[in-house]
Amino acid sequence: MGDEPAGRTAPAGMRQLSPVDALAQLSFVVHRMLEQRAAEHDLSIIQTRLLGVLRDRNPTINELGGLLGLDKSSTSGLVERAERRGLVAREPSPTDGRSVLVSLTGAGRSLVSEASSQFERDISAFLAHLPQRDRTTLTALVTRVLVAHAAEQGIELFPGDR
Amino acid sequence: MGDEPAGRTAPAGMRQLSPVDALAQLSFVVHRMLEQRAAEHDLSIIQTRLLGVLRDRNPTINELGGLLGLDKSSTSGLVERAERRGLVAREPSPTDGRSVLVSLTGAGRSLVSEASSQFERDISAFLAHLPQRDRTTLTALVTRVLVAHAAEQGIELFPGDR
DNA sequence: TATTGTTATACTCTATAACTATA
DNA sequence: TATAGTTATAGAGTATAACAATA
Repeated sequence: MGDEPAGRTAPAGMRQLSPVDALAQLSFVVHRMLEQRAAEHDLSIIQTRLLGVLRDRNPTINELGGLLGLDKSSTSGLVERAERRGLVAREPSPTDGRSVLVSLTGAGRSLVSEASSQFERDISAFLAHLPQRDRTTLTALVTRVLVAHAAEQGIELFPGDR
Repeated sequence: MGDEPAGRTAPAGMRQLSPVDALAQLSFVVHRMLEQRAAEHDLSIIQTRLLGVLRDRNPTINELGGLLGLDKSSTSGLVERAERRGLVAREPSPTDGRSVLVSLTGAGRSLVSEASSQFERDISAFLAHLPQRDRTTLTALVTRVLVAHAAEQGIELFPGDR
């Protein structure tokens, strides 16, 4: 994971990261931004993802586990801790007596909205280091590689497409 | 965090992610690759980072905590669990009777080498979705934004520069 | 006195297994 | 019987605070 000679698009004298290092570093930087913003609201990454997922859904514990990639027991505990903080609510499913529906409370919705808008500002500020033209190019290239990767994995990158 | 109209660099008909979504998604994908490769070797992300940091250093517990962003007590426990698995070794510092030097064992070095070369192959395969020319452009743009961000934070992106 | 590291304690997060209630 | 959810248990990972040993 070392350095490499300067490439076409870099200003004279600037060193280049290897493609692997560039993506790995970028991933860490973005992940750390999210982590720090979440921490300011006393949220972990997984709690933030929980609230995020609930913004446009009222899933059962089981569905939530699927969305977050967690076992049902882990999901149960996660929801329990969020409920104790007043961020989410549980209610029995009207159609299946075994199921529980999870939803955001007003407090949970406020918290996730604030955290995510701050995170968006962080990313915008980070990208503001590039001129508009390069930013557009970067976004387009990243979109292309993500679309190709999602297609390979059989995942819908743009929900709502048929 | 929605979609946006297609941009300059996208093929006709392809939808665009917003810049924020593009970076966030990219970060998740890369992070998940690292997590899964690490898990195949029964390593967590933090254990993997520990081994990675030790590849070219024999730091004290304190220095290690600084490098990993952990409290000394957390670092002590992390090293203890890695030592129990035979991946790292502790030895008293010859120059300071209070300090402990941490180093990779042969087993630890093998493990981190294998995991990181697999991770590098994952990233390469991921980037292979783009033609060489675009890959170079992407890497250069990411390097530029990381360099600018690191400079702003007062961090050395290229260790060894003076 | 200050610093280094460990330990005690507490909490989050995770999984497996056993259990209850419902289908 | 099968499924949904909770609970008991175990372990990693984290921090704060108290401690021992060394500087």
